[in-house]
Amino acid sequence: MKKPITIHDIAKIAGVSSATVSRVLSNSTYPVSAAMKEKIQRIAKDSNYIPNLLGKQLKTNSSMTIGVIIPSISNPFYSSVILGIEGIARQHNFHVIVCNSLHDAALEEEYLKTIVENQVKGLIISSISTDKRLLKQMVDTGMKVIAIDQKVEGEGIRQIEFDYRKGGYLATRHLQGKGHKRIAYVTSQMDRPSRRSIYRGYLKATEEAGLEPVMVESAEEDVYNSAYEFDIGKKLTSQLLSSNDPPSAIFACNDVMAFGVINELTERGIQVPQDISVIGFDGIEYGQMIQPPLTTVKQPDYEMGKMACNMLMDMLKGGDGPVFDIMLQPKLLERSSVTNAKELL
Amino acid sequence: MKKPITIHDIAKIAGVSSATVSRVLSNSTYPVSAAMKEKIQRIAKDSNYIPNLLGKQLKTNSSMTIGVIIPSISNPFYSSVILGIEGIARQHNFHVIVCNSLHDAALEEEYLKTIVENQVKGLIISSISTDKRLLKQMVDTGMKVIAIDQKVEGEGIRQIEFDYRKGGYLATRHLQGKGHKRIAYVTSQMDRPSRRSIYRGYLKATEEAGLEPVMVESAEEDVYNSAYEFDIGKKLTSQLLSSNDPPSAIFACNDVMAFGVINELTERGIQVPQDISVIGFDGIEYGQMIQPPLTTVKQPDYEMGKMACNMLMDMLKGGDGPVFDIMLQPKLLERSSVTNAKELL
DNA sequence: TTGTAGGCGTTATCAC
DNA sequence: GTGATAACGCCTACAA
Repeated sequence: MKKPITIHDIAKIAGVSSATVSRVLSNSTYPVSAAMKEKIQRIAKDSNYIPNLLGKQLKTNSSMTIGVIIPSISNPFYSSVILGIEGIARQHNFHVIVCNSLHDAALEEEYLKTIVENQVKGLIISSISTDKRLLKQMVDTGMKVIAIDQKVEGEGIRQIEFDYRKGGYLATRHLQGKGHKRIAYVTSQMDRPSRRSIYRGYLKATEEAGLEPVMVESAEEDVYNSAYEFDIGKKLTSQLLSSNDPPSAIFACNDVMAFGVINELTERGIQVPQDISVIGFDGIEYGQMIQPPLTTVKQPDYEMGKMACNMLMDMLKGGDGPVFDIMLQPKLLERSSVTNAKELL
Repeated sequence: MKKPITIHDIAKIAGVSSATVSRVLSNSTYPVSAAMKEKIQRIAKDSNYIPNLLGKQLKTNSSMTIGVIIPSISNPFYSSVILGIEGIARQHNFHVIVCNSLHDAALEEEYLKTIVENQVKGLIISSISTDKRLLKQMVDTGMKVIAIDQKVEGEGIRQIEFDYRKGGYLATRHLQGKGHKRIAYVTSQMDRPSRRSIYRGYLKATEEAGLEPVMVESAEEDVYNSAYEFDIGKKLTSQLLSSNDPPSAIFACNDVMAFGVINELTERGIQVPQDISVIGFDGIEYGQMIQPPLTTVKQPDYEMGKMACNMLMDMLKGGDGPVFDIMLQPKLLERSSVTNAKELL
């Protein structure tokens, strides 16, 4: 448990000043004689020298860390996003602090503070809080921020959004294209913009087709746990079925909820898609593993993470390239949980 | 983008020395007059003071960060572990750097180095590398290490293991208890101790019952992607079915692979569990969402994360309590993918 | 109760 | 090419 070796120790061994050692070991462009350079590098290697990044960061007021705040890593959508972020970060020798806000605004704020205290200069966030003051204050003091998934209005905050509204529209149109007239939309609490957008897309398609919207929303607080979403899907489905005019197709606001819908239907002996069609939203990998494989709207999660991190790296490097936001487009993943409406069969 | 305010700035405003400010703002036990204390706190608040943890850490050679290295966050087992870790860490005002080794030993080593460079003093790791030299060297220089899931032999490294062997034994015995005689074990590459242990448990139960083991192992390299594991499950199943003596029950080395097994069987018109029973391993939440709900062996993932982090916090605080390793016990989660063998029906 | 001064490990600015 | 030296923001003997 001996004290770790520093550039001063190496300087002493090499018989030079620590300045020279620093110049060699930090790959500075400063001129150092080839012989000296080699000697120092050898000593560093032999003595298992490990630089203390704290010293460097304190001095240079920079950091090779970025922060990521997302609702929960247990959601496969976000874990894909993170994998995308981490891959790009690593290429730039950055590492990532992941924070799960667990859908708790207070926790999100706590994490924001931690990130600032640790001198992190870049942040990618899917914010669930409605109070963006702290975030904006951070931007004012130099923090580079990319908002993904959930839009954050504000000067200096770049957006990588997903076109939820169009996704909702697309899914509904797909169902309509299969002849469905009575299409229900089941959703967890619409407390976040993304969910409201999907609903707006659904409404638009429904209105355009001159159909009547059927929406059931969970009254329960969101806890971001997949088993929980699954249960909501089941509950909302049984609620839907107890009406005297049940739908021929159900559109769920995310894939896990769609799993719940399918599960409930199957347990009641209602066949999917022969009796009722089901469409999800997100495009997580598990969708292809269930029976029937889930038709859904795919969000490019992994790519979103990569884009966000690339954009952040540019900002951190002070790139003066063009400034732009990104609106990712939805894609329909047609599998087997949707079929033609009975009238057409 | 003005320079952030420091304790010196506050000292100047308050008309005291920075030492006094430090004593107040770091909640030191050092005596400071109540009036002064309050004044300093007010100034700090009014000026939105945010401490620079780098300075503190550099001075005290401590850090409020722990590192976590796991194969991949896209595996729900590990994302649960991380959620458990993060919860405890937060209680102690620690934060977490998550690193996905993606089943790549070189990457794991790279992350280990980064962690040391950043003066992180505590690490929780599910190591996939066979070369533990760097890890041990880190322990020698003071790093506190908890190995979870995958055992790491070595002085000073605490273990929180899962009894994979017993889990494998339990699953096999459960199948036997339902009258199954020809039980196949399908597994991805047995390159990690955990998988070999499950297999040993399977073998033990098989031998004890005087039955013949049937094992198919994937020849393909592991890529830690759930879609991939799913495909392996499908492939190995079709391989199994092409033999002239197919099994009446299939035991998969993890739940996602079991999904693949069930999917392949279902696609071929073989009913689960009526024709062939299937049992998984891990107990991820998605297991209850498929049809039929998957019978499996549950690993206490979230709890494992909590225990690991609690243990690490104790070590970091220099606790001199008893030193111990933990062996978590498996639990059978009986759902609907296993039924009695045909002979018994 | 408060202040002074030195140092944590590194880099940057001057000199030489 | 190389070396002193002064920061970076904070904590902590020690002194007052």
